This record gives sequence, C-alpha cells and structure tokens, in this order.
Amino acid sequence: MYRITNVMARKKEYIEEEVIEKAMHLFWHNGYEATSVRMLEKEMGINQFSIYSSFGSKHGVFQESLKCYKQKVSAIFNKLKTSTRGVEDIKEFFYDSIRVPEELGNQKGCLVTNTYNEFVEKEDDVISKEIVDFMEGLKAIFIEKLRMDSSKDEATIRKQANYLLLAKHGLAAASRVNSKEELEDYIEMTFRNI
Amino acid sequence: MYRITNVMARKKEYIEEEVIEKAMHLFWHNGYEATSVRMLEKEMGINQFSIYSSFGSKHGVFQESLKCYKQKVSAIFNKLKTSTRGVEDIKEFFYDSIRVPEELGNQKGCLVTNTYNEFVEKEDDVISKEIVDFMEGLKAIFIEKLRMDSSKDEATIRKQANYLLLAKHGLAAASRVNSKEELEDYIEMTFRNI
DNA sequence: AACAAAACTAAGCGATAGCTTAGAAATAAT
DNA sequence: ATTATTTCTAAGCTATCGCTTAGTTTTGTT
Repeated sequence: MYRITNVMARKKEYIEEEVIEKAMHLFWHNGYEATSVRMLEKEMGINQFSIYSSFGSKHGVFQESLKCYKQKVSAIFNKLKTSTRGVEDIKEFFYDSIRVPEELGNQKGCLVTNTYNEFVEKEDDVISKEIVDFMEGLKAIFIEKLRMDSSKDEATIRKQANYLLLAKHGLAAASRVNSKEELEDYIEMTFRNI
Repeated sequence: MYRITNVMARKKEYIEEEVIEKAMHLFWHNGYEATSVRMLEKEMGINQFSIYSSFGSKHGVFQESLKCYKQKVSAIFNKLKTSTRGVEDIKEFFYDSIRVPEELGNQKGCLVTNTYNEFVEKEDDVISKEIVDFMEGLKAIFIEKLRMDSSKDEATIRKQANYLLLAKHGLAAASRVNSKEELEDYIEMTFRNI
C-alpha cells in the first residue's frame, strides 16, 4: 500500500518497514496459514485496523514480508554474483545460506523455500511468481559461475546447475531439522564431483 | 480406534481400511491443516459421526493415513532391505521412490516428507515420533548397504549415510515440482559422489 | 477556536474450523 | 414382536478465522 497523501492529519505511530520485519519473523517461524492476523497484531504491535490500512490483507503482509526477507539475504546473493572463482563461490554461497538463519534470529530454514513448499498446489499466482523468479535467478547465477570453468560444455553446465538448484532446495529443507555438522557434511559431499 | 464389540447391532456401511486410503490421498494432496473434516467427509464418503466414531479425531484419521501410506511404500523398502549389491541398491531405491507417487494416483512428493516439512515447529509428539522412526529406519538401512563395500571405514559410512538421507529428503521435496528428467539427473549426480 | 482528515481502539461481522448430539433407522439377541 | 445396541442423518455447538466498521483521539490547516 504505502499510500501517498498530501493532507497530513494524525501521524502513524509505527514504521511500516519495522513492523513488517516482525511479521516476517513470525511467518518464517510458523508458515503462512499457521500465522493468524491476531498473532500478527501482537507481534507487530499494532491493531488489525492498522495492519489492513497499511497492507490491505494478510496476504499483503506476507508479500511485503517476502520482499523484506529477500532484501535481508541479498547480501549473500550479491557476494555470489560479484565473485569470480566459479564453483568454489557457489560452495561458499551454500555455507553462507546455512549461516543466515542463525544470524537473522535463529529461524528455521529459508523463508522462500518454506513458502515454496507450503504454496505448491495452492495456485497462488502472486506468490508462485515471486518464488519462480527467485529460483530462476539463482539458477542463472549458478550457470554463470559454472561457465567460469571453460572445460565444461553447455550440457554439463545445465545438468550441474539443475543438480545444484535441487541440492540447495534440499539443503534449505533439511536445515530446518538437521544439525550443522550434518549440513556441512552434505555440502562437502555435494561439491565433491562438480 | 477399531473398537471390538461382542454384541452386534447395526452394521457399518463402510470398511475402515478403504475410507482411510481415500483420506490418505486427500492429506497427501493438501497437507494436514489444509484438509478439513468436511472435505474428509466427501472424500471418504461417510458422515462426520462415522469419522469420529471410527478414528476419534481428525488427528486420528491422519495417523491412520500415515500408517496406510507406510504400508503402501513398504514394498520398495523391503526390496531395498533384502538386496545385496550395496550402493547400487540405494540408487535403485531412489529411482523407485520417485516412481511411487505416480503409481499411487499421481500424487505429489512423499507423504512422510511433506508431513515432516509441515510439522516441524509444531511440537506434535505423535507425528514427530512417526517421522523420526521412519527416518532413522531409512538411515540404518543405508548404513547396512554402505557396509557391503568393505573398503569403506565407519566414519565414511556415517558421513555418506547422512548425505544420502538429506539427498533423499531433498529429492522428495523437489519431486513435488520438478520434472522427471530433472529428478533423474539429480539422482545420477548424487551417486556420482559416493 | 473550528474544522477536516487520518489513525487509533475495540467491538462485531459472516464464514468456517473441529467436534458433539438428538433422534431415526437398522440389526442381533431375547 | 420386543428390546438393546450400534450406526446412521442432520442439525448445532463453541472457537477462531480474515476482515470491517462505528466511534474516539490526534493532528494539520484555516
């Protein structure tokens, strides 16, 4: 929403970016459906009226939360994008990605992957697009990094990019329950033959 | 439930094993929370009264559905258990596992893995135990098969078993959305590292 | 000071969730 | 045929869901 007004009356007692960050943590922890608007009220510290006037709907709050999440993890994406070593950088991206949740408040897994898993079969165009864009963007970066090894042909690159994308998805899913050691073992094994 | 009675009055007009199988498909397709008792009524073809008298609660129906699912997939587990070739058998088990959903009515993914993902953070002791048992059982079989290669030391075996367990989890998660070709590529790449 | 506009509180909206119950229908035992 | 017991239908229970609205408070403009 973020409506622009010319005539100012009473001022908002909250900052939308701030309360969205709190909402994001709640969605991250519980998923979309299991998070109620009453829970959002408490966590965001504002009334339902304010939630709806700022974000339109629960779905709107979720969309903004996803955007907020993407921005939070953009650092490790940019690091990967600007790197030049190829596969080694992808591996580091994997390590970075399992460190992010604990840095951002000891949450479980990846919000995008969790959302991906929850929204499959739901036919939600808006969320689907967000997820697909995210995934395709990641795959494109993987391909770019793999091409840095000139000995690889395009067919191999495509295959390995697909493999890494699924591996990243699996890692994100597993990171909700498995130990750090197990996750690290998994990363090492995954990159052994790339 | 499956209550035992000595004095028979009116007979049940349904077979519990049959209606549970229908419930299982519904849970498999929608997940636990997104499946309502009204939906179960329609799918199972019996009234809510019958559902509750036979299975106690929606949760009870789900537990029986999980049992039913485990029984359905027990064939490929037994095949893996009784095999003798080692890693090659685990690979075949991976291939079998992506064939099961289409054979059992074109469902998405693995019901146990879907449940696993949905119930993390839910603190549901009964379901958690079911899942953990399933996972630990699978890991034990992996270890057994890996030991068939006498050149592997125990540390390597443990590491590889963890790797395969996470890979299997990732495969199940990915099988909800990815194409058969992508999944097969993933399996091939996964076992290249073993 | 008077007014208009926006943001607040809190009550309440219809719909649906899981589950229960009253009463009719069916069946085995007497 | 009567009775006891179980299963059936269908209505209704309370709680919670996402969302709205009536009415008050705060603010900027005149």
